[in-house]
Amino acid sequence: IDSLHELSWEAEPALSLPTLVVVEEPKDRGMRFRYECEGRSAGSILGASSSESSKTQPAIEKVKVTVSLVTKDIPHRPHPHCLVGKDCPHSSLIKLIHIFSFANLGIQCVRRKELEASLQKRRSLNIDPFQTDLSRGIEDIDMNAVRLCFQCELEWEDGKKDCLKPVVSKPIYDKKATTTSQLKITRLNLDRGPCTGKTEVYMLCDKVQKAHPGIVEDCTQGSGHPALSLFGQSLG
DNA sequence: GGTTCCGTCCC
DNA sequence: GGGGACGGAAC
Repeated sequence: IDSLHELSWEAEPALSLPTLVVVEEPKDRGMRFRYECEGRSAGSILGASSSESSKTQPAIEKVKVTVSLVTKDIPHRPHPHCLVGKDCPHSSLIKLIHIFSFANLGIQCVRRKELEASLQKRRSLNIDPFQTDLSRGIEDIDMNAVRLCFQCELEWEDGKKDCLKPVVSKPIYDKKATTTSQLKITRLNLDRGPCTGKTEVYMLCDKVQKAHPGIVEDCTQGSGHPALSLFGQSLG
């Protein structure tokens, strides 16, 4: 991830431990989750405010950080999909002391048949940031959305260790899935018309979600009522 | 039996 | 590395 996740060293009064703060969220859309069978890297998740000219990196100091995927909804359970990248031998990434960046991470989705096995593997790595029940079913896990979860272990001068509370990013959605992808206008015959109405506007869209009627509100009339009703058509 | 989704292939 | 195509599975 080319996003900046930084440690805040302001101590919590009771614990006198630093807290983890996500200062740059991952870009939530625009990346397609990739299957392992595609035999390629899964790309690099950009930071939400990343631009062509400036790419940010996570900044971490004197800590051991584990990054893994968890479910979008609370409680954040381990997600069967895997984090992949150069530094990711497993479905999660463990960074040791003095490593600063989390570049080139992608999300590799797991086949339906292999979901259980994937979670079993995560269990064997002992990664369950929020101590949820790993044996629970996978029926209610959204396969088109994940969050990054950052865990941090501090090692003090005297060798003692402390675990910080894990933090999660905002959700990251699969670009390929119709349910989570952004509505895309593929054709539009007009982009304006008189406020007296009666102008027919045709709009063809890709990635139309079933759950949404595809209504665009015309704010110029101030009523808040939909002024245009558009029929979406999936071109797929 | 039609439609949507999944997993894979390939440009 | 982004994204379309497509066959078969699932709904």
